[in-house]
Amino acid sequence: MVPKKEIATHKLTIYDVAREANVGVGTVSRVLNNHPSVTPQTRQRVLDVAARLNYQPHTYAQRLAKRQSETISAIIPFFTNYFFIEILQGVQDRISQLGYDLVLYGVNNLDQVEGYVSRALQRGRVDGILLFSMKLPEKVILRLKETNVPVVLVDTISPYFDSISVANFDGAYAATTHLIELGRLPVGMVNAPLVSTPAVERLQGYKHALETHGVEYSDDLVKTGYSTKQDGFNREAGYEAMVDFIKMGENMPKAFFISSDIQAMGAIAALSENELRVPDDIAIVGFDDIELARHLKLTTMRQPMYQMGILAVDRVVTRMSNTNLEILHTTFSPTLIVRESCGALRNSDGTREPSPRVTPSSEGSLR
Amino acid sequence: MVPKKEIATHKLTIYDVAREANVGVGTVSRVLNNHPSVTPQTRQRVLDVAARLNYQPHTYAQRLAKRQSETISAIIPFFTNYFFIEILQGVQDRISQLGYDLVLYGVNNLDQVEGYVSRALQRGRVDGILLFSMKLPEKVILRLKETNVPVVLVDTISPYFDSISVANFDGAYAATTHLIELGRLPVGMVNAPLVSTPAVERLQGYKHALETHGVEYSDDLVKTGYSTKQDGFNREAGYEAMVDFIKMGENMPKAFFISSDIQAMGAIAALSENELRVPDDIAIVGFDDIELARHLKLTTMRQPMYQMGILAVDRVVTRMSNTNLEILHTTFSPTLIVRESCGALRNSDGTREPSPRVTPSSEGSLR
DNA sequence: ATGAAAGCGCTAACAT
DNA sequence: ATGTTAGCGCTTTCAT
Repeated sequence: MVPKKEIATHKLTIYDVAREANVGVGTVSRVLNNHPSVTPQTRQRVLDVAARLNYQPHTYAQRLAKRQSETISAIIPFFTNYFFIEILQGVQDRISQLGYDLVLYGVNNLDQVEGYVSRALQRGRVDGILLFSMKLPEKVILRLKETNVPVVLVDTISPYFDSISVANFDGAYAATTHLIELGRLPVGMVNAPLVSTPAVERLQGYKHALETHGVEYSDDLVKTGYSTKQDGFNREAGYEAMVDFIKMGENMPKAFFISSDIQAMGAIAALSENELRVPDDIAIVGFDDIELARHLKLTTMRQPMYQMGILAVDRVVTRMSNTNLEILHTTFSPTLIVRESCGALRNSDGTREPSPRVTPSSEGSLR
Repeated sequence: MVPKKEIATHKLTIYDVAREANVGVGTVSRVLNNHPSVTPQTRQRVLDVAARLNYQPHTYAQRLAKRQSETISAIIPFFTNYFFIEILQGVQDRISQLGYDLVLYGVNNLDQVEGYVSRALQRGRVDGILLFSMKLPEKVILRLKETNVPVVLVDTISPYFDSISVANFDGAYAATTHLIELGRLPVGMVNAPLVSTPAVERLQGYKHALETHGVEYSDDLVKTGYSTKQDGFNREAGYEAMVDFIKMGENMPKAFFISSDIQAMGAIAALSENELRVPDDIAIVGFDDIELARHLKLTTMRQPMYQMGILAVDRVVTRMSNTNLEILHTTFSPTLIVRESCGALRNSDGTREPSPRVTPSSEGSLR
């Protein structure tokens, strides 16, 4: 019998494969699902037939019968925030590696969250949910909780769910300390409004650094912009805050810890419009290490975004198989990446002034 | 009978609703699918019961029975390219509006494309595929073609599929013309290697502009970087190309059309490292209008990315219901956005030098 | 180890 | 207009 290669016609089911291989559908299913109790011979025969017929299981029939969706959905703020996009890469890569599907819900407006959560929660639709950095309405939390679908939070924290985040306090502390040790006093801070946890924690870390090093704190050392989108972590807000600082004239701080790279970008723009040079006149350390930071030669606290994405997926997958795990909060320590904006580098060939506590930069090591 | 609110327990099917409402499952299904032939009274009764029981249809059972997936997948280059991210926003928004699911496949490496295509092509998995800007191996094209799943290409073109793209030739022509009319001669071009269609077309547009305006062309007016990731549309490549130009010394062009904003960013960095000021010494016009362009005050050719995303979705959806449509190529005309890098603006308050053919900038009008 | 049969939860064709 | 029933294509007992 000449094994003729069939064209992948429309409806080719497990029954066709079974008939062609002279076995029952059960066996075919077992083979396809790597069930142990199939003899190597039949297994091979079935596999051959399946290949010859170019058989493909129907995704949704499988999902229905198995009662699991093999998909994870990510609900992520989408107002072009590079920070999330980089995490998303890790998420996507890992999800694919594991053979799951990623269904993406992009939130442009907080009102959308509830709708997306409802959708994700629809019977059987997803096996797990990744929720990025959003303060959830109580109502939503309740729904999430009662449905029992695994949820992991990224870049936020809540007592009810697993979370992956970064040690904001430590990061702010390290950044500020770096500036202090460089002798760039006084060091101010550009922060986001205290509506988000990261903003609060970073402020505390900043203050603690001042305290520890015997530097006096004063309220006009910290400013926030007015633009509130993205919780104030946006370029305009950074610009606005720096403009305010510049109005202080002589009394303006000589260095700044800025709570996100994107705000730092705005701040630097404000500085340069006022003929203030970075790092000559003003030293700056940012937070996040988005790709842009490299372009701007910005010294910053790196959040391992890609890794965070990977981990978030791993965690949600773990929770899928083990219900009733303890709630786990994973925290990454940000790393100080020294580039030019802080003035620690003597010159562009990379020579660095001696400076304790500085973790060496390691460009591009993540990917 | 007291209508007691049930907790959404695990398995609540259409049968439960039917029983509780004293109708058959068919009727329930009809109600849920807005089938006309149901009396308003029964409809209401069913709806009430469904609501009280907090019934949710099982996604995959529906998809299996209906034989359609209500999902669209997007296969998109994922090496942090802001251009695609902005299109993706349009895609995501529209897909959600239409009640579909977006499953995202991010390609970091061209080798992954085939795997993702196979996955998307799996029986029943998706109703349509959006393919972003990738030169597809012949083999992949064939598979896509024979399965008959609607495909639309974004930012590339192929005779076999619908596509959404931008008039590269026209854009390059307009950008170059703008520079010529500003009198910034000679005007050079930073291009990407001619492996991608956009690079080829933009070069042609550039040359045509020179020709039309009686400016002589010469090969050393156009350079390309060495970094090849993202087909050469990356920051490093822009930097490298500009470094090469700078080596020309006095003979270096006084203005550049640069084939993407991200390259322009690198080019500007190279310039500033060499004490060359933009736009005072060198005028620049980019291409794309990614969010960054605004930050850089870059004059550029805007591609309506968000709109392109919307349109791509609409097209693929249209094709789902109407098989055998003619293949359609939709082309957007890019718009010149005048900011500061071309030197056309006299001062920062927005006063503009008279300059024909300039479409007025309209920041942020898209969203 | 394998086949037969009973679901999985829904839709749609067919009666009435 | 509505109830009944036969699929949709697969997995998973339950026999053997």
